Amino acid sequence: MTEYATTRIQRKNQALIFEAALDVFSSFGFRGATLDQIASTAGLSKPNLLYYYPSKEAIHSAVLTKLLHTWLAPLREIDENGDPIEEILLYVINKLHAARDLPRESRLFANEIVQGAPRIKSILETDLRHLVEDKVKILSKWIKQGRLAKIDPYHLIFSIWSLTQHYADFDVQVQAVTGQATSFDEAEVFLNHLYRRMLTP
Amino acid sequence: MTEYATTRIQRKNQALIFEAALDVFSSFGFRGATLDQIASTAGLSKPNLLYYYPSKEAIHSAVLTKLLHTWLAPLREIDENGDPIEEILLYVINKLHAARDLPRESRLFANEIVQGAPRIKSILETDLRHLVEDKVKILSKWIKQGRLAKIDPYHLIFSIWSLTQHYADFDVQVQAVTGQATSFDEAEVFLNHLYRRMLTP
DNA sequence: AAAATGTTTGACCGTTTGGTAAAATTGACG
DNA sequence: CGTCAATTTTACCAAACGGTCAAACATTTT
Repeated sequence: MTEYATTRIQRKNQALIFEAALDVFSSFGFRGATLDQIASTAGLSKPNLLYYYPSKEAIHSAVLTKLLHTWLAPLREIDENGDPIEEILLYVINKLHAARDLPRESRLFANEIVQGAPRIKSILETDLRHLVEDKVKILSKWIKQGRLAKIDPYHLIFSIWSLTQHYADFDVQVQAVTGQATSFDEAEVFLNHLYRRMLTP
Repeated sequence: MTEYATTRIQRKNQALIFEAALDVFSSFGFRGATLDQIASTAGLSKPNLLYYYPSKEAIHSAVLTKLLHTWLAPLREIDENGDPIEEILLYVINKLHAARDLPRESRLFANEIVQGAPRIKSILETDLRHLVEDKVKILSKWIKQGRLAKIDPYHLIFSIWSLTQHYADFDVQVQAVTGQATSFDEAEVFLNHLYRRMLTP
């Protein structure tokens, strides 16, 4: 494996490993996942896995950092020049669809954060914090302009994370209680009602 | 250790083990926790731990089942004869205070559920489901009577779990983003606004 | 105080786990 | 085809893990 070139085989296997690692880490958390599990999910042998990544930590870290960007994309899209309530609702719906379509990603972060985020705390304190600060400024401006109800913008963002990711992270519980597959359509109607009511000045 | 009697020493050590197990399991999840960790947190040796409980599974199960009752208590208190919005808000605030005062319990369940609830799924599908069904009936009645906005009662309950437990389960993230210790007072103001707005018919 | 019961410990065991070394195999390319 | 680099496998290791056992120690009971 030379320093810069990536061969056809490397690309194929790195993609296999990435998928497998996402599967296993999101299901069992870092400590609950084993290299053997990831290897067999990827259809590789364990030493072959470690030919591509130096350690379990390295695989986890690679998956986590690569997905963080995707995961935060919807928040970035909140547009200062749009209509406040519609912008926020678009974000809510985007996040809800992400919970529906990317539940592994959601659970990957949930597992990490619920255990104190030992491996991404520093990113949360810098990148995520700055991004949120940016958006909080926009929200605060909208509130000051009287275009949004007077609420705490930080808690508004937390509420969106919490309400949407709940449907991915605690899906088993939702299904156990309702006795049915989670209805994201119902959830969408509910969240639409909730945020329109809450945010209207 | 005879079948029925519990000695002074047994009571003391079982309490120590319970506290230690709650600490360790809630921090690291089932697989992330080790018997050595629990033993040393409890100030006992590992074989001594296993003198009181036959296995790691048994300790985890004991803690989980003992706390489930406590954890669901606030939901039971929703009273058919009270004022709808005040009853729901009381539940919200009780749950928020539980997240503040019992974060270990919250994270214990979060860890379990995010990984598919392998050890309590059956309880969720029976006990929890029945309890929720009961309360959903009350909520539905209130809605039919026009005393509550027309919302999906299941999703209302999910939203309360999600919004309150978020402050315990994802506390590191909240602190990383705000740069401060989590303010449960701010959260209370926020949730109060949210639910009054949303629930008013 | 002796006997019986309850509690604790140190030494140990088999398995699983993350990771390594070196040989064997495969693929790229002139 | 032959050569060199890239890839894969086999066999292995040390540490960590859940758990056992019998002996030692403490406590209660008679």
